[in-house]
Amino acid sequence: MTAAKHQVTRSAGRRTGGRAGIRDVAAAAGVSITTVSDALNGKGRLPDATRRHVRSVADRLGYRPSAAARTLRTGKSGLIGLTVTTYGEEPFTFTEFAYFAEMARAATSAALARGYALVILPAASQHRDFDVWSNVALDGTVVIDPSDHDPVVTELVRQGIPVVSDGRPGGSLPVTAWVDNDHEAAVTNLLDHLATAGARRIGLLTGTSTDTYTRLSTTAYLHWCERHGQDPVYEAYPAHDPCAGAVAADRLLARPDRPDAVYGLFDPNGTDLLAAARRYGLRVPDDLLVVCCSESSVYASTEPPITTLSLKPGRIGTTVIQLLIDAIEGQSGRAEAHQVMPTELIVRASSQRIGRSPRRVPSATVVAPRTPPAADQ
Amino acid sequence: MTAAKHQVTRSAGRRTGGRAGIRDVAAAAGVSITTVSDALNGKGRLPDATRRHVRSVADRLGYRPSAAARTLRTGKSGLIGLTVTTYGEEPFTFTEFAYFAEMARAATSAALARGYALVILPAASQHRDFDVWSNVALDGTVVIDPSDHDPVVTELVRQGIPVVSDGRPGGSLPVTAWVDNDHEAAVTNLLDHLATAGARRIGLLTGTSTDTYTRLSTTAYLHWCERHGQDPVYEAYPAHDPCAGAVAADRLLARPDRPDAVYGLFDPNGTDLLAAARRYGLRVPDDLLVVCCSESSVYASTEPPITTLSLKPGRIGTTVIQLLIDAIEGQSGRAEAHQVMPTELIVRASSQRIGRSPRRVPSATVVAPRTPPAADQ
DNA sequence: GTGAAAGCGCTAACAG
DNA sequence: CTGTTAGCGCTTTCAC
Repeated sequence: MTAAKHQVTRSAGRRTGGRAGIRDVAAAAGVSITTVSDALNGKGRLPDATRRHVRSVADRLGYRPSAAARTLRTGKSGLIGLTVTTYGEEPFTFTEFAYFAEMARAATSAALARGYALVILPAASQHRDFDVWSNVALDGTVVIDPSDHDPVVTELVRQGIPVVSDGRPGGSLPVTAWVDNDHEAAVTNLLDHLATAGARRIGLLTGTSTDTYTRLSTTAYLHWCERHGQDPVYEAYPAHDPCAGAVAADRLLARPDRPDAVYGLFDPNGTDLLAAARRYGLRVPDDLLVVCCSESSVYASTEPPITTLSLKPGRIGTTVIQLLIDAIEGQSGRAEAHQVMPTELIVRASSQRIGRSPRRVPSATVVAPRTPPAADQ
Repeated sequence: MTAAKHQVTRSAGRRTGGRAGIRDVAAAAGVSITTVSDALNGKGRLPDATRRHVRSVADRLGYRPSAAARTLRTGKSGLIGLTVTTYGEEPFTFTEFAYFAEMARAATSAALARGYALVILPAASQHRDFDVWSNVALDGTVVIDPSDHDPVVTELVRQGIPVVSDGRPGGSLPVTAWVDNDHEAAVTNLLDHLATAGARRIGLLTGTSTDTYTRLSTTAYLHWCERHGQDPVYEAYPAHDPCAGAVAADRLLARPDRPDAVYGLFDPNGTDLLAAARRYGLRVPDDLLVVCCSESSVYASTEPPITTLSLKPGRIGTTVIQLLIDAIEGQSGRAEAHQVMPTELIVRASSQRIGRSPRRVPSATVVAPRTPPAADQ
């Protein structure tokens, strides 16, 4: 019979290099390849006996379905791209280390839970980088801090691949959805906290780049100052330069109109400010209140412990992935979705003039910022 | 003609959803699909004119070759798995945060430079996790800190997929190659440094887990003590628990045989020790010398700045990728390769009793540890 | 219930 | 130098 001949041909001719194919399993189990496919994928309505038999044979042969073939056939790879926009030479920086690490960890975890894996891809600064992007079959992509006219995002969307961004896209980037913190509310809330703690002139350590985070936070600061009749006192520096932060912190405290409280937008600003304060003989929090935006746990045990604003990157990563996979699996025609996530102010000794004690601060006090819509979980 | 009919059939019947296929390009350019393939991949010896023409048509049509099809056909996906063994609930922790982040950054960068992308995959603790692994076509895999009998590694090797590990594999794990630091040399060198700085009794903050890093470092410490006639003074704690480190640091300094110098194996130990020292009124470095293994830059601006041992994760990541891609592209029959990489002791104020100054330590002094073979770059 | 056959989009032999 | 053809290994109608 033709069938038999076919099987023989395949078995004899397997150049698969030792790895068993679906045909080998079918032959060994004495069924057709359709049955094998159905049995292994839980499709069709086969008798349980057949299903078990096929599975045991497949196991015995050490059969692994070919991901490439499955992808080609079904059009889904189970792969999600992850990229972060950079402002430098490297294909991607991990400025805000802890933020990225935690965001990526949560995203990876959430993706895996739904059967997807993340592929780390470069921000397409170089033309060469495009090659890698089109060499991998992506079901969707996560972009962290997309730049206003990201060519990769544009291209992906054109191809009909869903893109969800961490950080609201500037310009008219056509992302499928985005997730972001309510940066204005967070900064406003934080400045109120400092004012309550007795700050009269609050300074800001900000960045020179034009990304949304920096822009929104700075604007919120300026508005707050305006509303409270305070002259803005700030220093801006290139956030990707590790040394520039220390210099900027120093400059801020060297000013004639030296602030009595400072908020630093970037992770290392806390230690930078502490070091600068020591150089000027300023005691924290007695002479200077300090707060910075950070996900790092080192600020729990600095001297003194420093109050931090957490953007809750884990929650963001999880949400981004949920939105993305929903878009991948659902009908992609839905309206543009976005979700604004709450932040968390972790109050420690550096921003409290009263009740300062040499003991450890009991445990992180959490002040929920006044967050508007927010969402599930 | 058959050809013409074929083309018409395809054009009419493209269910590709708007995306152009290689046939569309061929039709539009008036050549065969082979010519298109060759023109785009720089194969064959076509006239430059044809090549350019085909390329321009492809561009105009927005043609993107299907990665899935290419992978199926060629057997190479351009994808490399990245996984880190964990000791907890999460599919992967980023203990030693900065270490992992930097290692991954360098590895990603090195891979991209050679046209590969990294896929983040879970340590296979759960059975469910196996699914994801076999759902992605991998050309090779990087494993960080492989556990002694990692089932995923075993399975991959069985399938003939190259695996390179960061950290020498314990047991008889059959990895293709590995890269590691010379931990014994690093620790020995570091202890010598402390002794030279005047330490009489050096304590160790170590971990309870049995991974190679912890084991080798601890052993080196014990041997050093033996050689120098010092009683070992150490506390071990579960390294993945963020609070346990602070407690262990405290316990170490509370001992009756309190050490006058401490080396902490894990990243947060520096701040933990500093905090504990403050609680006991110990001045660093006057009463206590402190060193920890860390990649974090915060230790440059703590008070005082802390001497750290850097494992140079960037170099390790790069090397791991080079070895892996060489194995993927070369004939895989080569002998098991391994490479031992140097570490770097960054000496700061916390380990120097003389010359202590309120100024910043000029700049990181680098002491090359006595490293044996080492290698290229 | 089970099997045969038709491709997914591409690359690599091999003809012309 | 260019075109035709045969699959890569799988899923999926559609007959039986």
